[in-house]
Amino acid sequence: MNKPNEKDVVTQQDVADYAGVSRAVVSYVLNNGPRKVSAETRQRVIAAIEELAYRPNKHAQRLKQGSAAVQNIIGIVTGGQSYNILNRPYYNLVLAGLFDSAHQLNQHIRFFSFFEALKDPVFFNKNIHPDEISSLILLLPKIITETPGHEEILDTMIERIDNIICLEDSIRGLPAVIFDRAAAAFMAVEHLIKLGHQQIAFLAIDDQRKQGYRQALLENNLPYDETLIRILSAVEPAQSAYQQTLEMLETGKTPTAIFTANDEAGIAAIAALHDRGLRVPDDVAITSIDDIELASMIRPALTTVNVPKRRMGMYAIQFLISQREILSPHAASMVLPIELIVRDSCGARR
Amino acid sequence: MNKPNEKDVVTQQDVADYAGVSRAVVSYVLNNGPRKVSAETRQRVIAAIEELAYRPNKHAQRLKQGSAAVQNIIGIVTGGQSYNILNRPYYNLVLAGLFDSAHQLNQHIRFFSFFEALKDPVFFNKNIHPDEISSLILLLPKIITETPGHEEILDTMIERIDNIICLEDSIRGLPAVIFDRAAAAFMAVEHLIKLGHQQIAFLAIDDQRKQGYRQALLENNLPYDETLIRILSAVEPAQSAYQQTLEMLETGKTPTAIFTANDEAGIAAIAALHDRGLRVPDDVAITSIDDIELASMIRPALTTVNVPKRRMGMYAIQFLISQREILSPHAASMVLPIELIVRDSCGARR
DNA sequence: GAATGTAATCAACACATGTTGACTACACCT
DNA sequence: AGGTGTAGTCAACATGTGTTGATTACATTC
Repeated sequence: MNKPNEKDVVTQQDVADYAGVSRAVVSYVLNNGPRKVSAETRQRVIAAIEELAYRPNKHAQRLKQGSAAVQNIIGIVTGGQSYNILNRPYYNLVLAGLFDSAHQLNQHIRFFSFFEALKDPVFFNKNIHPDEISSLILLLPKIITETPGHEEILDTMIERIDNIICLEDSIRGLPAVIFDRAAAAFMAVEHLIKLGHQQIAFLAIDDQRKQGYRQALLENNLPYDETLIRILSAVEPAQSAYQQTLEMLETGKTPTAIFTANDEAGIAAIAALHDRGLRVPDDVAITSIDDIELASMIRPALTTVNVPKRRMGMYAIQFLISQREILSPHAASMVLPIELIVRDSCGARR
Repeated sequence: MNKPNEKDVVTQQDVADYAGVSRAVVSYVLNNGPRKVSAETRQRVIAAIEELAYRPNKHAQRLKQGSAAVQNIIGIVTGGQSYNILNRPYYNLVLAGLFDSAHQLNQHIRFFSFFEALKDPVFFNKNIHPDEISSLILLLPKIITETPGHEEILDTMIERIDNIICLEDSIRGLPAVIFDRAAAAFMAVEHLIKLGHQQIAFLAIDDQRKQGYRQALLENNLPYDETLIRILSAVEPAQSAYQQTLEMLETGKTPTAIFTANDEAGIAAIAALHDRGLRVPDDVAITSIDDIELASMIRPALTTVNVPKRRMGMYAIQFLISQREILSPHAASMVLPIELIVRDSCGARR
């Protein structure tokens, strides 16, 4: 019945000694064990646990438990440093959704950089593994996933982790939580067309939005003019949109409207137009996609297609959890609804 | 020398059997063990490891290793759901810095919601613990840390985790990575004063910026007028800044300049002024703090005090790592340099 | 009163690993 | 040839836990 003074770690044995019982009994009490314990003894054991501030050794438990695999750690693979997209306002809200949903479902999130995994195979093999993470969210733009030399690492990830989902384009047919980029682009462009615009430039990032842009034009009997399209940097959309807009204006061929791939580009385009003395929407109309928080706060307020960013993050987590037990290799992707938000930059309110 | 067919988990024993040696030798090879192994035997063991795809059991290793404590998981405590600040553009970049630096130093990040810890003591006791995390970053605004009823949980955190740092205001004298908010406010306000403004309103969030605002006025022999100050919501600075600006204008007492606590509020204030027919900077000048990415993209471009957001995140991680071995309970805080960025919203360029 | 059953407890095993005392075989030196 | 040292290997122990076969004590039944 002696309290061992200043032992660094308290074990079940210590508790057993203190309570004057065998170690097994302590284990029974802790786990509502396979054997019964008399109420009196149980009380004594609990008191001893309290008194000694006993805390089960996590590793010993899991060792005994069998399987070293963890059950509640979700890995997120993003571009990392050289290609960091986490600081984009868009992913911003996606992340907030991921965090909140993970908290709620008692899941933990761990971040991985795709490029670091690529550079350091030892790290990759040790960490992107069922022993370390139970699920994986791939937050990788196509420009990364489709680069030659990047395929093998992706294959390995997919082979190793069963519970996996994409938050950008679907990779290798994996399920994804996405919105229809082509449809979003279609909505934004068609809106401009309905307002009478015929010369609609496009600051593009990806092919899908390009598809939507093209389809909207063709369905409305407008020509698809490649010279009106300019490609943006995905890493710095604002800076490159600003530059591209200036260059476009310098050609002298000023469009009556510009559709930009995201709000950051839209805001930058407005700035460029403003700096050249052109008014939005009077001289040039603007629409875009995303509906980031500041879209409604700039002047003119941005007409844009709202994407449920936060919900995308939340669904991604929920999707993973729900799919953990079920073995359906071809689970369907989840396409979230989008909505055109008409504000001032398109000129519809005039 | 038989390859056991279809065993679920491969152990050192399996490798030893396969290679025709004892298990100890396998352990020696894996850890460059305390005993030497002949080159030939080593080769055979390595081949067996490869062949059987052996992977050490993490939990057994750590159990043997002693101490259940982890060494490379950094917990970040934020407000969470009802008080989520992770989706603010400011914290956005701080986070990016945290991630990048953590990756580089082979550390992992785990997020905790302060309110969830508050609600669920069982979860709190199990997870905010040296067995689960090695370090802690407190990303909690004063409004949370100073709320009655929140003290105990903070005390427990601080008591349990040795390696701890604040990324907002310092709590209980803990080291913090911060910038001088008062100094930043002072710079922004003094700039307006030097441009001749005498009626400078203030959309405020915290006391420190208020201090800087007050000091700038007093040092320049201007009256400190409480009626020019309005308090913003820290959760939705843009929306509340927009509202407060409109209300301010409705009183008829229009200031010649407004200093806003952060860029989001600044952008919203410009919007409100614009919507009431006032021009920035001609009718009302604006300065603020943060220098978020879009600050330079709106028109007029925002004059603001740049805060090294990304570096704050990076330093926080580096600070933790460097302090891990050293037992200095009163480590100094780290105050990062700030810089006034003059653009168009203040009118200095006219 | 003897046999049977049951509740409560304990000693011992198993989990996969890292380390140490002991043992063997062989090279080297005198 | 005999003694000494060492490289290489193995059996055995230890880590802290969950579980099971065995044991004890006691109540119940015939």
